[in-house]
Amino acid sequence: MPRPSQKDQILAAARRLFSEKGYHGTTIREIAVEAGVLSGSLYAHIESKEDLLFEIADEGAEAFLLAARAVESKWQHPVDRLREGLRAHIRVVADQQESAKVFFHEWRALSDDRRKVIQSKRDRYEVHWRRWIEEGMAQGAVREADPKFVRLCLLSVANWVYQWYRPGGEFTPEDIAEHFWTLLFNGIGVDRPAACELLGEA
Amino acid sequence: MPRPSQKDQILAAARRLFSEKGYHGTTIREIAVEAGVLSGSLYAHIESKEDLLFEIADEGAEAFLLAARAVESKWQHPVDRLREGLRAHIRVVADQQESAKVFFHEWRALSDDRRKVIQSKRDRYEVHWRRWIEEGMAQGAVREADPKFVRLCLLSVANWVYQWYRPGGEFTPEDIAEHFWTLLFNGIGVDRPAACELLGEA
DNA sequence: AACTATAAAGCAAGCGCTTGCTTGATTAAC
DNA sequence: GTTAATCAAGCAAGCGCTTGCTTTATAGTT
Repeated sequence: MPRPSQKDQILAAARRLFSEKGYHGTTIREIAVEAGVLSGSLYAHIESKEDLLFEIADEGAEAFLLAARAVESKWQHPVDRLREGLRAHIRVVADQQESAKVFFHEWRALSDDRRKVIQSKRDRYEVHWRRWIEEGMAQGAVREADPKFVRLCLLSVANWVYQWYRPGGEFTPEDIAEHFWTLLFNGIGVDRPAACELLGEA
Repeated sequence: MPRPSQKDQILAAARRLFSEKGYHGTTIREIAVEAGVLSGSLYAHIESKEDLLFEIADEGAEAFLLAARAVESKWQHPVDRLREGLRAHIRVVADQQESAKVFFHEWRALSDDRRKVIQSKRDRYEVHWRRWIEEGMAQGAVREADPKFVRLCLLSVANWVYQWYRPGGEFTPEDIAEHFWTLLFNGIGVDRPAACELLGEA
């Protein structure tokens, strides 16, 4: 295996620093130190600081899109797609936490053109979810409700993972996905109305 | 009603700009323009740029704490507290979107001491939710599950509202809270097992 | 194996500009 | 007549990025 190219090391440094301190809070000189070169030398590999931001935000966008396509081709039933979509989403957030963080937060710092590129990938990702949810409702497997709120329920929970997840902690991404799916699909309320309990006992 | 003091106008300018472009992405000169003075004149009212950040992040923290205390004193049953807590939380995020955004995002830019102040208020807020959830479980009204994930479910959904809510849009904060509560409490899955449907028809 | 040609990569220095903040004089309010 | 607020001007430091030059790695020729 070839050792990582210098460009990769610079990207890794920027990824870490942007995700930790934000784009505007990170200087070219800090990235250079973390990559082990002088700041001027960065420009043999990149064109601008914003280039780095775009590349990292795009990594995030692509990771989510890739995950959605994989789920869609592997599973057919809408409920399977929602469950596995949630799992895949959480896996991206947890395993590519830095890129995901930059994707969620720092795209505002991009120039208009590049922001549009990221925005359009975000939109395409949402379309997958909208489709899964509407198919689930059509089949009677998902509660009849405003699909927008169903989507927001699932994605809010999955997105927020980047705020608290720490690698090597108590829970793996799989654990997290399972816990959330159980709660989101069945609700945080008690299992079933009292009448149903009676039925079970009868 | 007295017109807003100059300090208030400076705070309002900083609140808007910090929430839109981030702390590091906002300059003292921009705040001054928005407040209608020259940048030097700001320093008759503030001690430093970071003072502004702290004050705004603290507004957010206090708004959430205040809301939780109000819910706790007005409602006794855990499920009521959870439902009304969700509603109150979403109201804060929507009505004080700028402070909430700064509270969620920009506290990283604070000095250690001040970050700890904000962090401890965040912790105190979480204690309310943890208590409500555990009481709900003890009473058999909330599904037996890891309380941490129940809390994260509710708060993730409510927090993420700041990412998409636009004042004057299709939904009021009350609408949003109601939609989410229905979905979170009952689940996004179909209403009930088939056996219960039969019972209903009997 | 030794020498040279070429290009990639790194360095020290510093460019023009912006940053947060300070200063000393001036104005306005009571 | 005192005090607080505002101004124009500017400070030191740091910003993203460029420059001119040197080092290092690779390839081809002998």
